[in-house]
Amino acid sequence: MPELPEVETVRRGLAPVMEGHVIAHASVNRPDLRWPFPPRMAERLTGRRVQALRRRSKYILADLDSGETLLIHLGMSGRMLVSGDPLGVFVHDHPAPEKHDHVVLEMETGARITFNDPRRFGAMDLMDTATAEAHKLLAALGPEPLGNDFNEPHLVAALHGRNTPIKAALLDQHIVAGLGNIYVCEALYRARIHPGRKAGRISARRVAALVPIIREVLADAISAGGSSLRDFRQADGELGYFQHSFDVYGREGHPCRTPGCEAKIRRIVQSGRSSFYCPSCQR
DNA sequence: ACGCCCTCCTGCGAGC
DNA sequence: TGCTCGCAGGAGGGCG
Repeated sequence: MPELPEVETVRRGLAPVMEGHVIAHASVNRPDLRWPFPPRMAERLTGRRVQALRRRSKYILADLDSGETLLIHLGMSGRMLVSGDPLGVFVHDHPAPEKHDHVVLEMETGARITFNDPRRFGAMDLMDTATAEAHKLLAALGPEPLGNDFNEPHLVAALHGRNTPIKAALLDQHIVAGLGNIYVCEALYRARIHPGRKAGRISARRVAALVPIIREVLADAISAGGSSLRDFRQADGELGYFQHSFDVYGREGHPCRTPGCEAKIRRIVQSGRSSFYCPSCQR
């Protein structure tokens, strides 16, 4: 579920309780999520110090002092709950275990990190840190949308000749890594591009304009996530989702927010996913 | 290589 | 109140 901004928000929420700290005990409550967990995962995590918490696309990567890296993917419904942290970042008591609490990390500090994922589309894996980029799930990913490798020439070249709708092209993680259904809808609205338009038939000028728009949409969402992190500290410590107001996503039938536009937001289904757009602003 | 479709799984809200 | 239905933010895999 969570797209890049939510995953980055989760990473930032986990960093103070994980980075530099030792996992005193790991509990793994089932053999798999989307895929089987790696062999002896609990043993390979227990006693390890987390040296750094990174993000690649929608994946969180925890580098351990054993030379291994823990990959965490939240899938559609994965959440992290941080509780009992004596550092005072999160001040919540440990909650009672809930259904779908699949992996629990008890930190030496007393903090507890619980991975809860009802739909089990999430994943965890362990790999050698030195060759992490070669991991099956990471190797083919396109550039980070907030990084320097995501630029106008790259996007123009990646979309050139593509017969697929721009909506599907931007969801393709080989082209740009980290966008999901919500932020593609939002970016196309800001760029005034109809989601059904063929990717290869958009002028280079309009494609180039998409690059800074995608960056802005994500950056705005990350700052909104940052404010919601502060709310988590006062609320319940749950990481993974945050309240954010969207211009088109989930607003079918509501008025377009473009000043002077009288149209209502529409929903269509493209390759099985909902697309929201303004029929007047987006062409 | 590309484009399209299906699939995994549970939960929730709308509508009857 | 209780059902059934449709839908959900991801992404790998198989097909033509």
